[in-house]
Amino acid sequence: MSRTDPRTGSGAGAGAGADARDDSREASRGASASEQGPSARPHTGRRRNEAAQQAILDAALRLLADSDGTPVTVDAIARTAGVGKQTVYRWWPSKGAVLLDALTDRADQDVSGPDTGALRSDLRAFVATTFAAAQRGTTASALRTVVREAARDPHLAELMQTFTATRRTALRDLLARGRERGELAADADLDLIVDQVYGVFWYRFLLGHAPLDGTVAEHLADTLVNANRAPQEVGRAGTDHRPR
Amino acid sequence: MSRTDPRTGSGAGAGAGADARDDSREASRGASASEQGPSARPHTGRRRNEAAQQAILDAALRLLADSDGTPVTVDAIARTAGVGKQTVYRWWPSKGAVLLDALTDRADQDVSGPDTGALRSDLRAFVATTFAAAQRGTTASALRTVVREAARDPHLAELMQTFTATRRTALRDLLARGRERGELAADADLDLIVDQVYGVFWYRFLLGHAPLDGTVAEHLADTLVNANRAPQEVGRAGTDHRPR
DNA sequence: TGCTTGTCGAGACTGCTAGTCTTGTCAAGC
DNA sequence: GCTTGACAAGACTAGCAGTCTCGACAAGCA
Repeated sequence: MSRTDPRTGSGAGAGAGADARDDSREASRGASASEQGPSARPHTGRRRNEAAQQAILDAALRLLADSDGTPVTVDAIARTAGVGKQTVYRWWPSKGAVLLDALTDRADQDVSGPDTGALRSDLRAFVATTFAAAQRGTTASALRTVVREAARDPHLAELMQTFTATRRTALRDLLARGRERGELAADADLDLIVDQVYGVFWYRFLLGHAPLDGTVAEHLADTLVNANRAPQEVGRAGTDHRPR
Repeated sequence: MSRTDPRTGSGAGAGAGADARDDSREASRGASASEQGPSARPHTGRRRNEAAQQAILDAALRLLADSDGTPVTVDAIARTAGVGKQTVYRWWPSKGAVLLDALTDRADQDVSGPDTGALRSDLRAFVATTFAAAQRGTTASALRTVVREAARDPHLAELMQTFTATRRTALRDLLARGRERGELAADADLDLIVDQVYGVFWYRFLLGHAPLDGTVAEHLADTLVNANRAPQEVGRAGTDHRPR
């Protein structure tokens, strides 16, 4: 998450999209109050309003979902949330951070892939799930807007790096399990396979020139398995699922 | 190109990146002067300064090359070109159009792939050339800036659609030739192969998390050929170039 | 109870940029 | 010489991110 840590002014961590709702922020605040050096004072003054934070996230998500491309302004977020603009910037360092938080807050936290014990079905399911997520209208338009914002907001671009890296790792782990079972060649380039999946995904998602449906997902997964399977697997009965 | 057609105010055509230097704009202007209805008047007044147009493109390209991400402003382009801002908008409908023109003006006009008669080497060369183009510093930073601008300029986004479509078609033709020669399965999904190439390219180019060098190009090309080759090709001596 | 501290909503303000409009000048045809 | 339209220069408008200010308010502390 990228919410601003009270009293320190720094982000709470780099795990955007991975530790979304654990609110470790609260824990770290408590710790800092009791364990910091002698210069630390106990907290005084009015407390931050958690409801305001949630209202901002809700407003951002609603605007993201409704926007479909049109940029979402901080003014609009604040107005929709019934909150001052400064309050937004008290919790998050930039608009992009709010948007990404709003997106990942509601997204599936568990980005780890399925583990059925068979690479082909695992990969098919993973790719299909990824593609399907982008078909949901609200997610799609939110994702599109965040990417658009990331193009000119270096801070958000950095958060997106983490966002994508988390997902790449999940897919890579899935592939590594398959390789360990001998379903992929020992020298298969897992990173390239991962990037073929996400490359096709983003390329089609952002350009919109070709479908991203279940058929394509299945076809892509099968092609990748066929191209990288271990030599002893080649020609084995039932392993050559060349798609129609 | 997207330069504004004098006297009509509309773009000269949709073939961005394909018909860059043919200046069909001049031809169409001559035609309109002689063939339009009775309401048309012959041109009077000062002529447009072609040198200014070229100076704008040169300035835009120079700024794009130097920018590496930082947005290029219209003011800067006009100032660098020693030209009024209005002159920029007299030739092009938006900033993005100028940038894309500047990029494609100098780019290789011939986007058609090699044709050596063998799919594997054709594809290797095509992918390697594509990847290499993005390694050249000036092209890379220009491309990055244009993509960044396209993210928020709908007009430029449309031009980018044409830009990418032209390149997809070139690669697809290359693959289709290979399929006709029987090097790819008759039911291979050429569009998916194309998108795997450009997907990996853009994904790695924009995120920058993994290399885009000759080794990757070769590996990717070989993987794609292996995954989609015709059944009779499978196992044929010398056809299984599984990369290291 | 009153003081201090820090958050709150509201909104003014700064700085940046795309795109338009204005002005006075200049070149080309009639 | 007159008309027309391109030209450089730059003022202007509109939109938005992010900062700053203000008076109100809530919480801890003495």
